Amino acid sequence: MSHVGYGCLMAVDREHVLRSAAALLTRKSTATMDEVAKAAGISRATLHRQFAGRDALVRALEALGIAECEAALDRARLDEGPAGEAVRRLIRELEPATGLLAFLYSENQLFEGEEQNAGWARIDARVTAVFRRGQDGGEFRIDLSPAWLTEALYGLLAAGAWSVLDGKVARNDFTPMIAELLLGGALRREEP
Amino acid sequence: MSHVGYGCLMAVDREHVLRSAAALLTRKSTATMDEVAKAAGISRATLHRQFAGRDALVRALEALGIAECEAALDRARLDEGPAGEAVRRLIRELEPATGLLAFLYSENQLFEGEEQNAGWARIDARVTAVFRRGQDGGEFRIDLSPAWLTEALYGLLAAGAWSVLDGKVARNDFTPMIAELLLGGALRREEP
DNA sequence: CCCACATGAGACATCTTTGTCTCATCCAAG
DNA sequence: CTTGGATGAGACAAAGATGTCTCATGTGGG
Repeated sequence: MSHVGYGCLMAVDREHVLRSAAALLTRKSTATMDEVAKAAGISRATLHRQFAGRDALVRALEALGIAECEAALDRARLDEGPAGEAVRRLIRELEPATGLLAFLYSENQLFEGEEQNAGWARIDARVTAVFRRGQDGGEFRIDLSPAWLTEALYGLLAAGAWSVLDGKVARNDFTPMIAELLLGGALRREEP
Repeated sequence: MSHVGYGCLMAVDREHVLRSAAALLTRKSTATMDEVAKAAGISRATLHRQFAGRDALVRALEALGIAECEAALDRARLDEGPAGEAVRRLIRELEPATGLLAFLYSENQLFEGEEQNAGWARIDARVTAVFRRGQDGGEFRIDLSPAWLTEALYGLLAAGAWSVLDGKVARNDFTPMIAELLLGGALRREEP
């Protein structure tokens, strides 16, 4: 039945195109629609049939990024166990999506004061909540606001993603180096 | 004498234009040459007389950013005293330039693998050196590479600059919140 | 006063990207 | 085999940004 085939093919193709676009735009955020199409192995016409324009493509990527963030948040079970371990789990679960997230992170900087997507607000709230939980439980220091800890996490994720892309650090170190720095800082701890 | 007036006026105008462009591009990295000119209070023709094109303007901004970084590095006297205090001084001295630096930081992500400016390499080396010094002196932990600590500092500076621009955190908190997070991390320390 | 020179305003061509369109091709279902 | 639908290739105009040009203006120094 053409309907079934149509729906399925569109779905997988759309997924593949989005993945390719994310991978390309992560490296070259100013890539043209033509380059995006070539990277996905399709023609510009087909790309334009699936995404009405560049805006639509970016918005679809944003939706994908939000979905992956929320999935990672679910998997990380932020409300279980020590907050520090929860943050560690979150970073680990977020890792496969950090390329896309780094692109969206820098992209959103130029949406001046426009409409703040409700999806990001929800994600912000969930991330902020785990930092607040850690503070309330006496696990995290209270002189750094949860809002700043959240922004710092985003910044470190982007910095880590770009460092890996540039080959400045090993991909395997991604999760621990972000978690260790965010939680423990650079200063050496006195071992008891 | 026209030569003196010419030279002096060009200098201050150039400085003013660069500052305005930096302030604008920090908020809207895709601003047009026309917008940059308007922001500086000059016409597009005059802007184009001072900077051959957009590339030249961005390169001039990069040179300005590099110069400010090196000046901040000089003022911070990274090789004096405890490395942690040196990093704190560096963040404080860098603070006025972080808007420009955040713009250049995200801008450089799309210079794919192009020529790495020698200026940034020198700055990287100096920043990396202070982290290495801290490790050698037993002050910093050694399981986080100096290269990663350097990249993390850049990421936190950019995240802090954008957070201040978005009004998510107070400008006065900029230096301490970055320094405290980078050095001490989010975990609460056991007070002796 | 006069003049050199920087400036502002705007016209203009060019380039790139985008969005839309047409048409030939291919493939898979019927 | 036939045919509907998706695709690729390419032409096309529109829009935006850029780079270049000319000309009028204003100002400061001689």
